[in-house]
Amino acid sequence: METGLEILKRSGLSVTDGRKRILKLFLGREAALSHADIERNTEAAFDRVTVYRTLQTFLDKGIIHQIPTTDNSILYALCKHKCEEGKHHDNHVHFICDSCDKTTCLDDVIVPAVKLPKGFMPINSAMIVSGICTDCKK
Amino acid sequence: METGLEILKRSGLSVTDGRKRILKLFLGREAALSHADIERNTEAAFDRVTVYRTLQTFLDKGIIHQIPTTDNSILYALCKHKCEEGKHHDNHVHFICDSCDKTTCLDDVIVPAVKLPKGFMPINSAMIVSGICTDCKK
DNA sequence: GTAACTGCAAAATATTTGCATCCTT
DNA sequence: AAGGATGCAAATATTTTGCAGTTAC
Repeated sequence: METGLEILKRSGLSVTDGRKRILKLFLGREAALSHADIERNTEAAFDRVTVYRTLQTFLDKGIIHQIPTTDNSILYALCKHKCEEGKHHDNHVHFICDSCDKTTCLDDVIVPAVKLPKGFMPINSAMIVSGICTDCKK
Repeated sequence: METGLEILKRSGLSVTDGRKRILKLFLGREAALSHADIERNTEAAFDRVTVYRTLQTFLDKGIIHQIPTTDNSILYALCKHKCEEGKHHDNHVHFICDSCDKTTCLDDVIVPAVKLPKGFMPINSAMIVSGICTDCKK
């Protein structure tokens, strides 16, 4: 498994304490994180602004991707397959648990192709499934 | 085609000028609307607060549904098939045009089922396809 | 007439920007 | 040493809430 340090290096980013800590959060968790999750992280609270800027940098470098949700929030998750800058390959399904609210990247479930009406040319697809996750089903 | 008046009546809502105007916007447009689209509507600007409250009411009554997008915004679109309160049947694919930014409900394209890993129980699915729409392809 | 809806003001939240300071390389 | 990253303050933008006045039924 790639470490935070390795991710920063291969992305050509300076290795700073904050970035390492935020990556550690992502690496140590199955579920996707919200801005708030990161801001009030256990070790020491991050400055709001730093979180905004760090997430933006990670997005730009293809380290993380955004997951759209129907409620105002946006979630972030690591790109498992290396993404080029700007171009994401996060064509996997995301699962949101209605019970515990955790969002999981189902990296092995790829978004199926659909047949669109005449005239629509697809480029990217995203799929979000909600329901009950493994942990909550027990 | 159902009129705004009819929609309000069957939903048990008071028929007010603002609600009729907002419904008219939805009915007269193929694409989904953002909060901002509605706020600065052509006839006369709505009060911000009224838009928030009206959209919330429509959501509660199952008149409209939200469409998640990867950029911070949320879009709203009419539910074509009658939705019960709280329970939406908007299981169709949404299409976002990368060129003109319009979001269209592909009402006839239903979200395909996917096989999830053991333990995950799906309840709802959403799918967003981005690319080039009919209008922009010309 | 009563309950529901709206608009205004203001509070609470969230996001962005500028700049001085500190840390990486 | 130089450029990038961070923290603080403050400017913007977004969303929510309270309340008084208005409108629908």
